[in-house]
Amino acid sequence: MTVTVPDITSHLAAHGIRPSAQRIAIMRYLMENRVHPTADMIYNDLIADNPTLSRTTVYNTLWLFADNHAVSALTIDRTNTHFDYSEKPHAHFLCRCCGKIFDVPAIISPIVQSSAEHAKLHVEHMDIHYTGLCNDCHSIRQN
Amino acid sequence: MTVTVPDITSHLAAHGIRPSAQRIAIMRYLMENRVHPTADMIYNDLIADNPTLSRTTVYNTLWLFADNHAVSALTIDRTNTHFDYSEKPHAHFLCRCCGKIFDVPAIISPIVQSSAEHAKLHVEHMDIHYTGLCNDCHSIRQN
DNA sequence: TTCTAAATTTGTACTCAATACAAATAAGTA
DNA sequence: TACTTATTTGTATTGAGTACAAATTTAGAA
Repeated sequence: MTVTVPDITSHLAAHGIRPSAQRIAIMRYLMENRVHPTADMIYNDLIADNPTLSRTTVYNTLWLFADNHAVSALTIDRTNTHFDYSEKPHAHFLCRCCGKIFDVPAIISPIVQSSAEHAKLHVEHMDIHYTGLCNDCHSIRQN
Repeated sequence: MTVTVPDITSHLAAHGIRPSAQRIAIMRYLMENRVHPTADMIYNDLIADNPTLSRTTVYNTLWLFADNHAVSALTIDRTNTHFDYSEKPHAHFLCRCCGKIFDVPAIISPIVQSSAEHAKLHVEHMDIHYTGLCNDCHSIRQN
């Protein structure tokens, strides 16, 4: 899947983020690789074509994106933050065996949200996380 | 809130965990302090009365509890794992300002779960995480 | 175009939650 | 008792993520 530079810069602009070579490269990576990568995965894949790229820039940029809601940061995995570019809201499934993260189409129930609002909590964001075994790992283990 | 030793040992036994002085102390802490503590908080509070307690024991014990579903491990906060003893399933709210975690009574919608099962994902556990501002932080910031 | 200030990136040093691991201790069993 | 297993401890280490100041790039004015 290929994304054009105008696609990227307009998405950045829509979230008030000015473009730069690094930001475009990182956002392109997120748009083209829907595998919920970590900062380190992104750094390691981009360093080949961007030899002066710094790890700090990758971290800074990802949090700039996340703070401006241009991507979302997933805390489903205890040891690494994963980043997710996606148009529609959805839930995530983490396989406890292989560690892969899968998207799950989600119809968010308003029941839970209203109970949070009832407790005077001002909800800005909601995440639904599943854990278990993906189909491949389940087949291997036969359990 | 005070919990008796038989309360603790029977809860451990119900999850196949043999009692020890350290395990009882840590489980007691979780039962009596429903503040979603981190391993470090537990260690720092228990070390006063248990001067030979080791950090490693706290980590090992908490994961022993979590692996046997005697408590649950929360990944809502990116930097620390929080632990939660609770009888009923519920969602969690993390305040992005003060960092406190609040319980939210949850009626889990079966709609989302079925979409995960449809994707042949074998769900074992589900978490609902909210982020936003708690009432106190919201009042201070007036936004 | 050139100058200047602001924004962005870079690299190094560092923090700190969490883990690995082997020695020490405690508990169960014959 | 002696022997075996389970548990705990302390030290050393890992590794994701951050702090920070220097270097570089960009934007806008003159």
